[in-house]
Amino acid sequence: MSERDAERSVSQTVRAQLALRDMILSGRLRPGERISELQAVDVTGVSRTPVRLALVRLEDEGLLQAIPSGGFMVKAFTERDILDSIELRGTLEGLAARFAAERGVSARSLEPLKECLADLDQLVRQDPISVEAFSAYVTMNARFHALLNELSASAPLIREIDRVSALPFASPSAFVMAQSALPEAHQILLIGQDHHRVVVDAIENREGARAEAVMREHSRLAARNLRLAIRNRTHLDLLPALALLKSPVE
Amino acid sequence: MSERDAERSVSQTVRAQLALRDMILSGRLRPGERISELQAVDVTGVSRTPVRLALVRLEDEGLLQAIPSGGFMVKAFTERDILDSIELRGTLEGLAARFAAERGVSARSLEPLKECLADLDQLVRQDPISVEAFSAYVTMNARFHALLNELSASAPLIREIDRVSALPFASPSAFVMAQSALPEAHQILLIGQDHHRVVVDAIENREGARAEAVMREHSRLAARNLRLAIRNRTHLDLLPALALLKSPVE
DNA sequence: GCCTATAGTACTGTATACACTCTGAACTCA
DNA sequence: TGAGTTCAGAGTGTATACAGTACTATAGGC
Repeated sequence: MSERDAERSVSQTVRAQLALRDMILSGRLRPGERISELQAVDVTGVSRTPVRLALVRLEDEGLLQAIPSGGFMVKAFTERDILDSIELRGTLEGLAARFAAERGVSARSLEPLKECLADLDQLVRQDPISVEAFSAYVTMNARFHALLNELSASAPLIREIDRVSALPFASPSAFVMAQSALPEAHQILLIGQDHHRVVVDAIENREGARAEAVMREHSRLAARNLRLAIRNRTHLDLLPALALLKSPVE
Repeated sequence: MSERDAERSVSQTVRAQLALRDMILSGRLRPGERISELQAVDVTGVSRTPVRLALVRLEDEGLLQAIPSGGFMVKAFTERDILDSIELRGTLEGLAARFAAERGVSARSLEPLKECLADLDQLVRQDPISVEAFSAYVTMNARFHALLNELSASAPLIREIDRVSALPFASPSAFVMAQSALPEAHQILLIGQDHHRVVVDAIENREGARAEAVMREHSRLAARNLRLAIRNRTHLDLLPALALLKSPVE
């Protein structure tokens, strides 16, 4: 499919949504700033109808906030909001792991997860870890978490996890790239990978409480990375999510 | 404000949303059935633009499902989906209670909760409990849960709890009315009220794990009520949420 | 000098028209 | 008889025009 076909096949609504999301995350639209529909029309080049739908979608994605008198503004988050969102994701992923462990999963459905685990092992084994390896880790890590959540076999739960993870600072890989600049990088990656290994083991042995606890703890690595990155002021440009902070750190 | 003014002050979008939601929950639109925009225009009496917005809102409320080729259909739920949604709500409310307990709340902010607790006590003390008392209990119970969640002081968490509770079968009061027809009614109510008492006590004493555990268990009363109501086939008309079940129980 | 009222402007809410796509059925050809 | 193709219909995606409302700035009065 050519690029022009691809452009044509995507609806105007989606195009507007992507453009606006990008503007928000890149910080071109500041937290608290109102987004006028006409302004959005100018920026995206599509008409008001799809722009409106895009704004509604971004609202329930959590990036925008409805103004009582009408219209939308860019949502502002506190550091606490971000940490809570991470804890929230950890809690939900913990529930997913517990469901998988308690209800039991077939050896067959555990296979892709174990393969993913092995791939991650290979990446983590490098020392020092190249930037490309970090990038590959982000992809693989997302895959691991997705597979894990699916093992819960619970559509409502998966739906909520996806929703929470859609926030740019709450996804499992949100701070991995920022972490790449830290001296503790390798160690943190090894710990995270051990969590992965433990949760698979717990699910296999139907240890629900253990599976849940380790996934909760796993998410707290992200919180730790966030704090380290902010404190060290390292590679803040790798963290577009921080553009949403009420009082910017830079 | 007169009724006509009230009708005028509500936007067409909201009116369409209410009308469509009512049709879904009352079972006039069956699970899996496609909702055409023009059909919705006929039913609601508003034009396509607000109808579309209403459909999008109902989709992310979880009542509708997008069809890949365009448009929406009524979502179908399994009994497992419903039970998982209840467990999900319990987990989130548990997290809220833990946050409140660990972070500490002022005696002042605990007051409204204790008043609510006392009001509920008075309702539960009756034996037998009148239908009016059951109805009052539903209102008071919703208030108690709302106050409790607010104590977490976590906007992202409250947002998700509200979202999950918006599903008609996942709200804290979803099955209370159905329960009113059961012989075990009074006993279940007493147990639930004891949970309320325990969680307040746990928060006051900053016992995070205890607060979390009791709220999780609390939600399982709803699951128990659901199973009882379905098994006994009692007052299924009081449970509009069951219209969303894939294979209806009646 | 400050507060209030009014007019203008900008923006959202809604309706509708048009274009394109997808689906289903009927007809034709092998 | 079956499969493929074409045509009709319905339905969604998009653009735009119009109406109503909220905000702002300016001018006048206290």
